[in-house]
Amino acid sequence: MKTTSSFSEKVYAVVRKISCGQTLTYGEVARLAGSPHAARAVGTALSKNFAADVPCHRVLRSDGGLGGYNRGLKRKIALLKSEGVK
DNA sequence: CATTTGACGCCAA
DNA sequence: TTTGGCGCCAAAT
Repeated sequence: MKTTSSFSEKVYAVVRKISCGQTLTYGEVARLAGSPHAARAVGTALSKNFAADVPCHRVLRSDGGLGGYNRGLKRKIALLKSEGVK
């Protein structure tokens, strides 16, 4: 159990629940995290996240864009492609 | 404590 | 349909 109530921790928990090949948008993650209007905060939190436990590469933009990745966009694209997500 | 920045999202023109 | 501007939240400086 975690006693951390930080918003970023909630975001990590949600993203960690994403199944292989499953992709969510920042807005969806924000909503699941408890703040439906904090899409921006989700990106801010993930940008500081370097935990491999959090498949942040499965979080895309509502526009269908990839957004960004703290390991390099190329890495994100490769991972999504490997999981069957285009 | 106040201000700026940032992996976003939606509405208007 | 595409581009621009405004609003949202959290973390960093």
